[in-house]
Amino acid sequence: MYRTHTCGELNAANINEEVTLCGWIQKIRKLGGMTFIDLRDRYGITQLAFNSEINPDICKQIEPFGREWVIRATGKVTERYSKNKNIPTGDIEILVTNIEVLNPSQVPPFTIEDESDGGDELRLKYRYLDLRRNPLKNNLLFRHKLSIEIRNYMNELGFMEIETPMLINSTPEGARDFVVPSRVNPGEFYALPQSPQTFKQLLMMAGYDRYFQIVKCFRDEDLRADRQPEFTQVDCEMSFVEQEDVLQTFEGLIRHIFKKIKNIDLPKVERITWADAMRYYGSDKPDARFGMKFVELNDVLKHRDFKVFNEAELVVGIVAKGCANYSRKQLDGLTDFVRRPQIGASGLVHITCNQDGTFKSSVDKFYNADDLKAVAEKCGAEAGDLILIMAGQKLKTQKQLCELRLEMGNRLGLRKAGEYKVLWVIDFPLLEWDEETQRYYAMHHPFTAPKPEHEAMLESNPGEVNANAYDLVINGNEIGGGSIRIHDRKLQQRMFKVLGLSEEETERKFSCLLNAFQYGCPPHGGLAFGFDRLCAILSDCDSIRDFIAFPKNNAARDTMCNAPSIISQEQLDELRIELKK
RNA sequence: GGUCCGGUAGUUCAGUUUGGUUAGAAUACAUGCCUGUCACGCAUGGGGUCGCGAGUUCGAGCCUCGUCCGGACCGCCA
Repeated sequence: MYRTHTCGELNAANINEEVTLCGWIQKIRKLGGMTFIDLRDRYGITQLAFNSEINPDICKQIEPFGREWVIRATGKVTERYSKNKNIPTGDIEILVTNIEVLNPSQVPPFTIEDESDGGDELRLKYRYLDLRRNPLKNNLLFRHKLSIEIRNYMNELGFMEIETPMLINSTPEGARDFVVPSRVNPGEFYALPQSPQTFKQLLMMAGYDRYFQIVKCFRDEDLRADRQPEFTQVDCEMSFVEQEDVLQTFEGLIRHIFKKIKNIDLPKVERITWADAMRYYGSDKPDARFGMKFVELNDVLKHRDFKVFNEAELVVGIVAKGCANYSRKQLDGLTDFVRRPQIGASGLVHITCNQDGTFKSSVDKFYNADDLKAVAEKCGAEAGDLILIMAGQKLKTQKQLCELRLEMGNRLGLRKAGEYKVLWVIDFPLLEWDEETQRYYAMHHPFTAPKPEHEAMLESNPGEVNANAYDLVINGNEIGGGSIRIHDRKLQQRMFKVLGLSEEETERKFSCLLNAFQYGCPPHGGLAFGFDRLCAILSDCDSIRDFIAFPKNNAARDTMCNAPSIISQEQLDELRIELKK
């Protein structure tokens, strides 16, 4: 046998056994006559012991050994003189009688330890070394377990995992497509899927009424800590369902995951309409771990001479509990925070609710004590609280106050790690007006069905049409989203028309789906979860990179493999591609 | 496309405010000592194009401009 055990499994029960272990040298400790080597593999660390009196030849042999050498060691399991309570194998060590170098190693560019000394850039370049470290190993193990639990649950409910193609037709309605040139069809291109959307709908038409797939998706957009150009979705679709069926099914999946992975019994997932989410949190993905809900103040603050409020579409505030003692400097700091270009507010009004029942505000010039009292009452603010108010154009102000709310949540320690608040955000608008291109875009995607009662005003009042679309939000992160789909050819054609697509365009991009609608399409709907994000959020991490074995950097590069890269003239010629000078 | 932050030893950083002798620390690495370590200890040593280019200056790691690279964010992400 090449090896008899792994480095994580031996304990006092194995004492006196003759074993052979393989692994990487984590650490060598030389103490004169005694030498200890920590031998590491995926499963743990086992200490190898060498005694120069008992076995001088082997001590001589291991003298040149260094970190990360791969070795095979044979010896007897013995009880340690001094035990290490910190590791499972800490009661024993191997008194080595034979050792073999399987491969030496250069000194690695950073330390392979739980707390590495290497920076992000370097560790990405040597990802295969970084992956040897426990934190990343545990992340990948976590990801593996999560995928197994998802597959188990979906399988139990009769969902079939079916693979869909990676080389498909380009339909850049949403994100930009990654394109792949076709050699066999010169001048033509495939696209990599942004999601298997049309294919899963076609599977519904084919009669596979419960489908899922853990699948790579591709979007050629700029990266973030929680966005990679290639990422993984848990993609699902069901036939003969309405919204409630989908919500129930996948609420079940989420509860199963929390129970199995985190041992948390999740309470019933609360639902909030998109309109309320915007109204109370200024966001369609609210972090509901804490309150601090928005209070609209138009009616109590627009009756005096203060132009900023009077001209604003929305005057809205939040209450920061117990923050009345904020210093001038802290308040200025908050004003600076909302004035940063990323947020872009022009200012921030505060009202301090003093302990003695009086009020102090940054707009005392315009409002008397009764006015401020009315505001405090409306907000439910008490003595000792601080009211923060912003005003301006509705959507913009909501977004800005949302940022401030999250910031205050951070400062007050209200966004606790290990605490999870899961929400369904429902009743999304079907369409979203874009000023720049002067047209409507589908808020979810163009296959989303309008609510039946709103269908009639699709053309007459498109902005007011709501959809049977829903997002799953955990702690302010959009983890999943889906909808009931259009399954009627005429309605789909109307939808494309509202989106401003010409008949020619519709035909070129979506003829396959439209044709299929004519051959017996069942009502259907589904959703997709961001698998990488789910891994990160369940581990209280911000970055999905730590859960992807080989991620891209900020500039969408793989610095380890040096991708993307230029290709040879021969390759270009074969593809009939000429590069612009 | 934009905003902000960073780039100094193998690595992580300090030094830049106020330009001035031989650019420091920790860690890693090497050598020696050490028989119970497990963050081993002690001693010694090697290791630098201060990202790159130009400018200002008697003099630039430090100031100015440009450029490249990395990170966070805005736009973007149906």
